[in-house]
Amino acid sequence: MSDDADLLADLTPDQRAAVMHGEGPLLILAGAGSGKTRVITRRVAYLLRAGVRAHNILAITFTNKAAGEMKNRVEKLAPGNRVWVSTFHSLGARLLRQYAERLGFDRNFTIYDTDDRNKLVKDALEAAGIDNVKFTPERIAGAISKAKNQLVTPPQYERTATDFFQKTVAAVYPRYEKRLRSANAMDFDDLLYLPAMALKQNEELRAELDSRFRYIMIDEYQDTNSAQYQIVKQLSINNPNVCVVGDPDQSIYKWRGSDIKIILDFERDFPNARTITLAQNYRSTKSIIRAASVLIDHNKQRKKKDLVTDNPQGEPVNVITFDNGLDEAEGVVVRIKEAVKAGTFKYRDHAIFMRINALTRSLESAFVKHGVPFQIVKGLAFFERKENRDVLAYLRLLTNPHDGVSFLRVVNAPARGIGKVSLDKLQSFAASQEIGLLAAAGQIAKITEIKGKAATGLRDFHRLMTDLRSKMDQPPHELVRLVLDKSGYEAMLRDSTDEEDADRLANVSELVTAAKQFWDEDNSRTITDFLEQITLASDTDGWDEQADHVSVMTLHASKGLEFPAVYILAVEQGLLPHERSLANDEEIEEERRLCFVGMTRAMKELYLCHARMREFRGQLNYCIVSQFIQELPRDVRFIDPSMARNVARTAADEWRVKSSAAAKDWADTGLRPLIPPASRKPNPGLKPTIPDAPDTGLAVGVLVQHEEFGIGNVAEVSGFGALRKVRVRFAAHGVKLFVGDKIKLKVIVRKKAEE
DNA sequence: TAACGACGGGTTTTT
DNA sequence: CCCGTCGTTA
Repeated sequence: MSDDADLLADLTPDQRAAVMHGEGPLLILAGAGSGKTRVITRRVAYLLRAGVRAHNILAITFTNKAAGEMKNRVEKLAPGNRVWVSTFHSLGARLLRQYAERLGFDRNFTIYDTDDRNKLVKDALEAAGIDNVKFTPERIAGAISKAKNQLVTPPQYERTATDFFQKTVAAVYPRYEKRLRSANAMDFDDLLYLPAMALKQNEELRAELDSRFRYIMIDEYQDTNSAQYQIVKQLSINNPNVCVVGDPDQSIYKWRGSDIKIILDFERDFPNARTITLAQNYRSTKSIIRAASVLIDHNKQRKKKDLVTDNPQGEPVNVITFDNGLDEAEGVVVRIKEAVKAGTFKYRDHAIFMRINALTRSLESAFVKHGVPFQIVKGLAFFERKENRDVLAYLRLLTNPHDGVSFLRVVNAPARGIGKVSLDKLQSFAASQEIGLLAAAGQIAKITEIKGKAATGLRDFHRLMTDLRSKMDQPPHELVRLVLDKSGYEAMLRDSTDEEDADRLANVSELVTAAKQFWDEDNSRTITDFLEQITLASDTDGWDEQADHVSVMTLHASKGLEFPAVYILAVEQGLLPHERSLANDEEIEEERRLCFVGMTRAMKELYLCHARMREFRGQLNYCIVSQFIQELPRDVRFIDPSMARNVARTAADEWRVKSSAAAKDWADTGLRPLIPPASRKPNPGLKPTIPDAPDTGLAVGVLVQHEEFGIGNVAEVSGFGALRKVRVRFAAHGVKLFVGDKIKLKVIVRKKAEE
């Protein structure tokens, strides 16, 4: 045991118990900042040193980046051991490829992202002649995704579908699946759904993998969904050595199908489970822990849990009020710059979080203006660019000739004289022959309806792809080069007079570099691996934590990270909590957890910012401070850098007073005294005009129509703008509550003119 | 078939 | 405000 001293010496008794736990299920309830990553890593190393073969250990992390880090740490603690560490999705992809023959799949399948998926649903919708319905492909795709995450098959879905929307989905779901299979493609959900189904239905395979993965470790278990849970469960029947780590207070992916009940039910699901709670926080100051704890305690659906720390008290948590969104961006950047100048922190010690990506724009210009280095953590953005997606589509079509979505994307890029009409004809030919689009293009001579330029174009395209396919043994970056060159895509960009095309050219060249780097890291990796990594990459995967810059990201992306100083922007009602969650208590609680996650990333300093006005969608809106700020303990420090020039404040207060009772509640924030409107001087220089409540025609007794729920009777109306609440009684769906100013209710019978 | 203009519509969070 | 989609025209 003494040679394990380095693994155990610096751990607390609870952590040590978790690391040394032998066989049997183990639940680690790990509060924020309680060192859970360290515990998992040490546990893996401990098992290895105890003689467990690396081959028998599986560790699941939430992002690929986290997986890579864990691999490195394990390698340091127990050199020479190659433990399988990956995300659920990567695991699924790997299993599906590895067991492709046994499961009846082609191992070269393409992984479709959300965009591709939506296109395919749209196709299926049109082919089925259901395109006259007003449900968007996105919405239907979302419903299918949800079904798959709960392991609901198309027939099962059809059996339980009741309303019109569900019946529509039930009609599309099997057709969509058929299209996916014939394109030899998997969507994100398939990577969980198919392995889960295979494990349930194929006992031989299940037993084989169960004994192979004798020890399983899962991080962020509070955010697993049913499909993921089934995978874990099936792999832990003969060898129930499953160790899950999570924190119910940090569950923030319910909207994506994750189910907090899975972690809460762990002890019941896995008999004889041991539970270890890690409540000691090693990350943050007492002030930060207190503020976060008081906030999260407002959640009703919660097992009370105290987070404690021996760290110093630290500075109070700050709430900063800005005049507007631009001031906020500017103010935060300047503060960071000053902290660096004063030597308190480096740039890389700072992070800025926000609820929605759209808020990064104003920050970007503030950073540039003040010469402050920053990185917006959104790794996918580069590969999401049109030009890069085009080039990647060529590569996907090369690895998988059945991939129809990719075919349609590139067949006429650059232009080859192939228009929609010809493609429609090609598609019906392909369907009648039950072959892929590329194969159909190869038989262009047989399709008499297509002639002239289009026929030549398709023939050329097919030749191009055949030619490129013969070069598939080249390393990934060479193949990208060849695609750029032979397809004429690069030439098209080079010869263009459009300035933007110069950028695009640079981007596709950058793609070659990315492929080269990928191959240099490990030159056994193929183009398929490259494409898979890109599709399954998470936002944080591209984040460079070494470089000295301020990190900017969404609250969701901040999970699992920590920074000495954290700023959370736009802590305003409607943004955090987001307006889409306002109608539902459960969703508000998830928003509160999201806020909690953001706050607990901070080690030393925490700033919650909000503005009085914010430009959104080209329009200036007044904002109301978030209820979460109201819920903080009273010893937080309020900062108002704009007290001197009160233009916005006056206008905002006036607006609040003028608007409804609900808004007035929010106006009385206690952050500063409200000046009675009468005692104020008129302010002629004021830019934004104070809006009157728009007449929506919504009033008690009015008949309205909703696209999903049908016709209903308005029972109650209150509030204004984003805070408006409308309660409607529907004939078929009972009473529904709508919140916000984007309610999809059409007034069909107005109230009789006022007498 | 391609290029151009008008239009409407939509923006939470992500593997 | 920006995007993509749709419809018209050359």
